[in-house]
Amino acid sequence: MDYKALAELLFPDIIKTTDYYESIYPERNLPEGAKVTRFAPSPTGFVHFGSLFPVLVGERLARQSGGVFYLRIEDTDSKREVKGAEQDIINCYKYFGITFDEGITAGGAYAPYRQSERKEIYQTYAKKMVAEGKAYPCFCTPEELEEIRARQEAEKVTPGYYGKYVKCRDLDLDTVKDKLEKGIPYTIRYRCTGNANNKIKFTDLIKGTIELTENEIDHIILKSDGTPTYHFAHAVDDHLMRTTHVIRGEEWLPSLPYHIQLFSALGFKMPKYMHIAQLMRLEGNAKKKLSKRDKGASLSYYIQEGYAAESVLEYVMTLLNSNFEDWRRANPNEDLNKFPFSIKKMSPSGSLFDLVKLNDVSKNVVSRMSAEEVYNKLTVWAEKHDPEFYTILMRDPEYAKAILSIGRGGKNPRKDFAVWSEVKNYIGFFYNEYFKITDSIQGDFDKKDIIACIDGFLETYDSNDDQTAWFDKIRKVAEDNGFCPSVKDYKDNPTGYKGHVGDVSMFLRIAVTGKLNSPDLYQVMQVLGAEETKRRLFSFKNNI
RNA sequence: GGCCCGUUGGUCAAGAGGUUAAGACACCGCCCUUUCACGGCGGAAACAGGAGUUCGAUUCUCCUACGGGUCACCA
Repeated sequence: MDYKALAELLFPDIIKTTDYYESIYPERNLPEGAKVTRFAPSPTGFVHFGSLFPVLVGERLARQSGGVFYLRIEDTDSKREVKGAEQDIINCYKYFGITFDEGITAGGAYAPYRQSERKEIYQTYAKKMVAEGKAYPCFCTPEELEEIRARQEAEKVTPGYYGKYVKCRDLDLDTVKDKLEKGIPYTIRYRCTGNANNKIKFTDLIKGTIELTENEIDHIILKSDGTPTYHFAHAVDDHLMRTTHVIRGEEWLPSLPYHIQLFSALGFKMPKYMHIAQLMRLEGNAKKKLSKRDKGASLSYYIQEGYAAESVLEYVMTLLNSNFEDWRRANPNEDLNKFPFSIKKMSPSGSLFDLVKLNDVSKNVVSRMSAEEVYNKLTVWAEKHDPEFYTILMRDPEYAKAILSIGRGGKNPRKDFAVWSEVKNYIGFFYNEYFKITDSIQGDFDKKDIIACIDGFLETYDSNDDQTAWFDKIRKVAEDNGFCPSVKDYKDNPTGYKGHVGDVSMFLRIAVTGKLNSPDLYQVMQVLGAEETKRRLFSFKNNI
C-alpha cells in the first residue's frame, strides 16, 4: 500500500509540512522548571463552577513557576457552540481575577488559540499520519456503525471500531479514489496497534501510578467535516503550544491510553498530567456530580449573588490544597497568591460542595476587608443587581462607609454578611427608604413605661457622649423608671423590677433600627446622627 | 455489563505500621455581653466490611460492598 499516495489523495490542498509548524511554534524559552498550563473550555454557554478548580490549579502552577497560563477555545463542535459564550468565559474568570498570559484576546506566539482556526494544522498532522500508515480514511455510515455496535452488544464484547469489526482499515487506493469521487463522506481514523489485553502503567501527578488497559480502538481523529476530535486536537495543540502540564477533569482518565498512543504515533513528547476529581453535591444519601441544572453550578450564580471573588477563590483553595486553611490562620492578611500551592497537597478523591462552608469562608474574607473596600465592591455589585440600592449608596459615600465601618477592624470584627445581596438587610435601616419597624417589643411592658423610658433617654441624650457616658445615662433612665440598671441584679430579683436595662435598650433599638437585633446601638446612633436618632425616637413613641 | 478511579466524624480533611486518630465548617452546652454578631471554653461525632502479612494494621496485599467516572463523527 502506498500510504504517501493515499495521503496526497486525501489531502491534496495541504502543502505545508509538520516541520513547518514545528519551526514556527518552537520550544518555549523559559527558565528551568517553568510550567506551561492552559485552560481549554468549549464555548457551550455555561461556565461551570467546577471549572474553577483546574483553572486555579493551572494558573497557580504556571505563575508560581514563572511559566505561562493560556486560554484555548475548543470549538471544534459547531453543533454545540453558543454565540457569546467565549466572552462569557472571559468575563466570568475576569471577575475572579483570573487572567491569561496568552489566548484568544491576549494573543501570543502560539496563535491561533481557537481550534476552529487551526484546521489546517490538524490536517497537516493527520496527513502525516496517513502518509506513515498510522491513519486511514473510513467511509462507514452512521448506520453501519450502529450495526456494528448492535452486533457487539449481542456478542457482549466491548463496543468500538476495532479488530474484526473494522471495515475500512485496508481499503486499496482505487477503492478510496472511487469513493472520494462519488463524494462519500469519510472520517480519518487512527490505525491502532494496541491490544486490550495489555496493561500500561501511567503516573498521574495527583492520582499517582495507575494501571490502565491499552486502547485497541481505531478512534476518529478527523471528523467528516475535517475538524479534529478532542483527542487529536489535544495531542496536536498541547504539543505545539508546548504545554508542560495538562490539568483536566478525571473524566478524561479513561481516554488517556489512547492519548498516549497518539502522542507516540505523532512523535510528540508527553506532557505531565493532572486529573482532578469531580465536584459533587449531596442528593439524599448519594453523591452526585454537580450538574448544569443545580443551583450554584454556574459560576455566574456567584457573581449574581454577590460573592466577592476572593471568597470563592479562598473556598476553592481550601478544597484544592489541604494545608491552605492552616496557612491562612498563620497569615490572616496575606494575599491569596502568596500561598505556596502544592500538587502534593491535592486530594485524589472528589469533594462535596458545601455552601455553608463557602459562606463561612466568605464572612471571614469580607470581615478582613476595609470599609472602603467593602463599599467599592458592594457598589460595583449593586450597580448591576440592585440599581435602587446602588443609587442610595452613591448618594453619600462617606455615610455609607461610616455604616460599613461599624464593628469592622480590630481583633474580632463582626462577620455579618457573606454576600453583597445580604447587605441591604443588615444596613437598610440607616436609610429612610428602607427603614421600617419590623420587629415588635418582646415581653410584657406597659406602654406608659416604654414611652417614659424613651422620653427619659431623649431628655439626656447627647451625641458628644462617649459610649460609657451614653450607656450610664441609659442605666439612669432605667433606674428612674423602675427598671433594674444591672441585668445580673435583675436576675437575682426579677420580681422587684419592671424589667432591666437590656429591656430599655431594646425599646431604643427597635425605635431606632426597627429591629430586635442590630450592630452596636451606640455606634448606630453616632452614624445616624443626633437629629435622625431623635426623630425616630419621637416618631416611635408617638405611634406606639 | 467491561474498564478505571475513589472510600478517616454530617461535610472538608491531617496523619503514621504502635498516636489520647489533628484541625476547620455545621451541631450542642457554658462563658463574655444592653440585642445580634464576634470571641473564649467544653461536648458529641470517624478510619466501609471481610480475609491475609505482621508481635501489632485504620496505614501494606487481596476480596466484597458502596460511591463516582467512562465506553460518540461531545468535549
